[in-house]
Amino acid sequence: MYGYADKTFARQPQDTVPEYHGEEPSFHHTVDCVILGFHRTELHVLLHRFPYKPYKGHWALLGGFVTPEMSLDETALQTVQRLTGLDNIYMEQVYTFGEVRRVPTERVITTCYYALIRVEPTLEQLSPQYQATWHPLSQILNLDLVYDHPTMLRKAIDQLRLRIRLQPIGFELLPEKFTMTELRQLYESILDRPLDKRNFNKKVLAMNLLQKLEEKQKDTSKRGAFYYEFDADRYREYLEKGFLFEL
Amino acid sequence: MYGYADKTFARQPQDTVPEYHGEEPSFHHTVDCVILGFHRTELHVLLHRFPYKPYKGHWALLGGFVTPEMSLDETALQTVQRLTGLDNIYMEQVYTFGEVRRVPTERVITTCYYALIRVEPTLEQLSPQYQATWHPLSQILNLDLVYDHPTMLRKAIDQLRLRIRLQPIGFELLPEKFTMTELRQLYESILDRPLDKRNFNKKVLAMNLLQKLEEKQKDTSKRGAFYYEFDADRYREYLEKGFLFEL
DNA sequence: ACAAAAGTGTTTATTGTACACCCATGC
DNA sequence: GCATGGGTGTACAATAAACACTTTTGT
Repeated sequence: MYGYADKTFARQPQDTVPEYHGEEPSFHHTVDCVILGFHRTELHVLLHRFPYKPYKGHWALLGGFVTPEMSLDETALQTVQRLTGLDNIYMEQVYTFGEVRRVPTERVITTCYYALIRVEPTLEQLSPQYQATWHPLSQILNLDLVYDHPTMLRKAIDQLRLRIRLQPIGFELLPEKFTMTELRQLYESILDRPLDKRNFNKKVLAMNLLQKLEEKQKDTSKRGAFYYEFDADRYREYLEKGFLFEL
Repeated sequence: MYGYADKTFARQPQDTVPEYHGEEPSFHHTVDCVILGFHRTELHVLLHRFPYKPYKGHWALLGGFVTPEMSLDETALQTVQRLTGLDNIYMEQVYTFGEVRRVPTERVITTCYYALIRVEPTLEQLSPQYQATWHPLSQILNLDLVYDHPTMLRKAIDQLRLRIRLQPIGFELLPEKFTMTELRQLYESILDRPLDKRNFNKKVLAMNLLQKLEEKQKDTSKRGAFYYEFDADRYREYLEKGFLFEL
């Protein structure tokens, strides 16, 4: 029934070593990245046109093969770097997809990551060879993504939704200086529900992790809105004292 | 620097298909299982004696190789089944470990799962070939586990700690009939902090998901404690109405 | 002068937390 | 009759939620 079912590496104790697994089957392993950016009140995903039949031209997450000298994390980072040119990307592993026929043409095991990046500085610098463009999250369902990429995307967003409430990772999606309105809209977009302006500001500012700047943003209103900065050092201090970020 | 860095499957559009990845490197992939059981007020992990040098005799999580005809989930299930003889095991994927040198002797990518099982019915039935025994979670740190198994264990517990508060999975660790004291001790053990008896009962019972039975448990006290059952059907009903389990 | 977004506090409802005594029973 | 764990309610504190008007300034 299961050809290899009994070949657990724990099964038959023996003393011979190394390379004792040379006979075991092996698999192609790829990393697919849900690259997320926040643009004009909405969360966007960076997708590219899949270049291979039978899905040529369909939208897909960007991925890359794992190689012998790279870890999964490194592979993920490099995949995003190759496309965006960015260094210092915040990434997190989401899940590993290992169904036998998830890619019809062959067996591939794929680990999904999400990346949080700032859209603006990269908008014009995307490596043109990928034909990659940003898509608002709300319109992804119409796109007919490749393979199980819809499932990956869903899982990534679900995980982000949990994480963003307990860790200050939302700031990875905003420019260094941001307004309270931008921050709130970011959370509204990810949590997919409206948040009360006053309650939100109260809660965020009470954590005492934002530095209010003198400078005002004047793009979106005549009056202008104060910029704030996230104080990562202070966050680390607080962490050691047992502080818990929570929104 | 990176030998295969440019071989993203998204990189060079081309029309030839299938088997277009035949040239890519491939990897052994294993699944390691954090098998958890609740026994006498404490959470326990099922470990076995690692049979290979240079870690022969050390304690380790039980694992198994992925094979071409099995998904990751199936591999995990079967690994636990082989040891415990149990069917219908609740398992959940935790994380995939892909560091290049995490296993010194060769490159292996390993996906970690946790399994929640009921200890009692299996205590005497464990397949003897594995030399597996239960270890209280509180004493694991002294054991010098193999490879990165301590990291896996930590991640599994962390994930369980989050999940158990938002999903009714704790019941997988208890017999069908259990007392409120057992349930509370289970949560105390997993969350690693004492919980107020009255507040806990109030909150649990308010969800209206437990069926109180006539029968009493008389093992641990002279007075006896009422048994309860988790009502999975009612939980599914409530779920559809947007109900959220939370403890 | 008006349109458009920014800023600002108070009240109420909900939820969490702390806490102590009597009960039933087997020995 | 006493030791052991089971069962039960209330008061207070903390947190979350609801809610509307004034300010600034560019046009």
